[in-house]
Amino acid sequence: MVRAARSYHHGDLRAALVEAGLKLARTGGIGALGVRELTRSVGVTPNAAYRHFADREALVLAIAVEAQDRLAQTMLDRMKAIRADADPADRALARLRAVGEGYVHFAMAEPGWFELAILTRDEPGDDSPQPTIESRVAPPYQLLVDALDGLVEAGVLTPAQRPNAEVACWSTVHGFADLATRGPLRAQDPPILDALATYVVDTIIAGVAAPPR
Amino acid sequence: MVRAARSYHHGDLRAALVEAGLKLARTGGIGALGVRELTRSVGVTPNAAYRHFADREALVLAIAVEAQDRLAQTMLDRMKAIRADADPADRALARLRAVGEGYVHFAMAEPGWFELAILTRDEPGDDSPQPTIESRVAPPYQLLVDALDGLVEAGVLTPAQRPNAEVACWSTVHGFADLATRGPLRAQDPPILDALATYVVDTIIAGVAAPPR
DNA sequence: TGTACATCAGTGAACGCGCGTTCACTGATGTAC
DNA sequence: TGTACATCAGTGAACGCGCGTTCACTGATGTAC
Repeated sequence: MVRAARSYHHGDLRAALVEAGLKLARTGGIGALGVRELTRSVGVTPNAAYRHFADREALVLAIAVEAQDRLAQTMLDRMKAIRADADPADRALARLRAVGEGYVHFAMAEPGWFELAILTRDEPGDDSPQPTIESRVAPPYQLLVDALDGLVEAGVLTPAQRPNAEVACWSTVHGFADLATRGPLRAQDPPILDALATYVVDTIIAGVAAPPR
Repeated sequence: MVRAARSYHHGDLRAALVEAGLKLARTGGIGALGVRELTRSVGVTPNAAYRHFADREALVLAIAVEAQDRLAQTMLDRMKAIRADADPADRALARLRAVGEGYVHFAMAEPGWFELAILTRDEPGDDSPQPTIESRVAPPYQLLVDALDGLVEAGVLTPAQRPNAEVACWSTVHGFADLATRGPLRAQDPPILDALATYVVDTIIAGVAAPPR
């Protein structure tokens, strides 16, 4: 890699651009991911990027996939703290909480990456109902689905309560994340936001598990 | 106004710009509100706008205030359909539902205006905790607060359940609105979205009213 | 093992674009006497 | 009622900017014989 760094050829420009993109997006969000800014930060001519990506959108998307994986990893990390000897219902609930709080805390800790992670492609002809970037199922979404399925298995949720539960949960954490990072709550102190995050996640879980009216 | 339309002086350019802004934003969102595009659509030179607004931000903000009022009006319209002879608890619940469903339906029916209505000023030195545009309390937010207070009055919520309830409700409807308009749900059919909207609003209300754990 | 050559990954310069904003100006309006 | 003049609300032209993208190119790499 030492050789690559010096040589006329970069070595792995594609990976370097993605890496630089994560660094830039961390501070400046998607807006910081210009072709020129990106290539500049890698020390390469703007058009060199077009060797590896069709256009700016493709480049941003590649970086977004990375950010999305980090969001999922944050959720998984939170799950590791769950005690294996707790009873199944509590563990299933803890996993769902890990997903929700992971989402919200990732957004607050890394708003730039979060903006990327929730990027949705804006094609006019997009008819896929799945939450996708480049037509993959988003790992964070998959974790949410799994956690909810786990709640049914553990008997916390009846099968009748299961349908659409992901939409309710996702809406709540997503909305809170947006309010807390870009919206009116963004000026609040972190400790207050943490407390609100916990409350909000608990509240939607209570709603999903509430007896049907 | 006929005279004004013909004359060198416009008549009321400020109002005309705001009106044109609503029209443009309805289709194109905030992105459609360029100084040039706006003045072009009114038939005036770009710099004429600077007679009435300090800069582009001030112009966009003036239009955003209008959009925000329309959102509040949508909520109020929904409240009008509530039967006055229902029992107080049901009426209070119906008012909260009107706020939540009004928010979500406004977003889906007028995504461009919605984008404006939820605009938050990005000043570095902003330390106001209130949801504001130009430091006014947003009317839609006020309606939410009032509806929740009404639930306590009607005995549906205990005073202990009241604090932070607006954050939970707001997060949920806001998140759903974002998923449904700009996010992965945006490709879904309207009837499905309507059903989901109802479910989601009912779920967060159930969560807020759930017995403490 | 050495050389010729095709392929690949970069360079350098330029393109057209539309943006927000500023300048010095001029035509229209309305008010004081 | 008529006129002089200050004020106001527009015009026209231009500014600098940074963007994504394309062009023809050249230096480096690696493979076939």
